[in-house]
Amino acid sequence: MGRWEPNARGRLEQAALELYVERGYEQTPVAEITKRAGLTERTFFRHFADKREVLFGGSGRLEELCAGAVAAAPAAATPMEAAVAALDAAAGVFEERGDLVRLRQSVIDANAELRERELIKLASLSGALADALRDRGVPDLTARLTAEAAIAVLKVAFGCWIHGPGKRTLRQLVGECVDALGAAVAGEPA
Amino acid sequence: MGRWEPNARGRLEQAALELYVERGYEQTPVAEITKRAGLTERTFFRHFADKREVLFGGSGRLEELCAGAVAAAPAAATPMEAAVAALDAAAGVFEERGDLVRLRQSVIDANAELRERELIKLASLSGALADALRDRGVPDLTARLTAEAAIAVLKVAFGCWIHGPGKRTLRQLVGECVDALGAAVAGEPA
DNA sequence: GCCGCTCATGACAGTGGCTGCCCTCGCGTA
DNA sequence: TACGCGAGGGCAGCCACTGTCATGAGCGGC
Repeated sequence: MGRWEPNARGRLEQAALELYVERGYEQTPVAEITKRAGLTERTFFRHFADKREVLFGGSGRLEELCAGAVAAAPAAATPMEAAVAALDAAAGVFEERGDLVRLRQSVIDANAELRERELIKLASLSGALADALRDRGVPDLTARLTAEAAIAVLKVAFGCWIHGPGKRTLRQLVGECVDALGAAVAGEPA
Repeated sequence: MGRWEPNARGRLEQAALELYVERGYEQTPVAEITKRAGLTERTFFRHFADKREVLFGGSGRLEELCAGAVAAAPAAATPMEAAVAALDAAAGVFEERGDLVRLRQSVIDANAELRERELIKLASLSGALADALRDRGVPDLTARLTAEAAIAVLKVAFGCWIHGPGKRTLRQLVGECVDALGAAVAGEPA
């Protein structure tokens, strides 16, 4: 037993999500979060760069997971196939924690600042994917475009998964979006 | 001659860009901008929702331009062709004001908050493109994916145009990126 | 068994982004 | 002439975030 309760960071994350759900992000001062977590405001900002970041603690691990999936794809896989392997890995993580993901997303969708933060996390993920593709010897332009296309698929598939009727799994939706993107880019008429 | 100098909004935009270039975004308090523009802080926030927004005044017009280009594309054009027409229109605007665009982009690239704001403007543009495509009768999923793909192309082509050797026009780069994206999504090996 | 180091947290003051509220005053209009 | 409108000013205040110093449990070294 230490001088303080353990897992301060985790307590802050949980208290923040709870309060953002209960009152909304904007109506929740950081002081409220730290009060619920039994800590001080100063400590919050030692663990998280800002009030938004507390919702995005897992983004680093997600990047690593996706980059690992690209690296682990068969040598014969095309760049797009390797990127889709990363999306499948990410989809698995989301589906495991479906309820938490939906709760978190409802908070993000309700606030513009949080949507901004989500977009920069996706952009960072796109960069990580592009790096991993380059490590496979994919040329720079192809790597960047493939990564951006993969993120586009993830955005759209994730949106369908969250807001749609919920009959299909996220992995299935990713597959459908990849096909639909292929058809659209190949110039199929509407 | 009114009670005040005319074009307060424009003066604020110009003063802000100048100061962001001279000292950097973070080192420029809003009070400095308003001092240079001969106004008060309160007035700044009447014209712009926040300190970032002053750099993004043109985004609304860009959306309208792109949506108009999609609407104006030939009826026989595929969704992707209509979206590329929008990118060409946008590229034309950027190329007209090349120096200003580069200056502005150097400020944005230097600051994470501004990059976030840029991303949400691009996401908003993607939404406007998707709406315009739906108005052409394009199915929802195809519209969203086509719009996201177009934004991906714009991001990559714009990056090449800004940071590259500068021999090719932005329109040429857009064309090359569209082709490269087509090849990547079609599953060409690296 | 004490010494001193580390390191997570507390305490507190300060900066600056942003807002609400009320005031000012030139202008167009009845 | 009177009146309202609208752009801007003034001011108090909230809150996100930071710099700085203090505190005190755990812990290895001796």
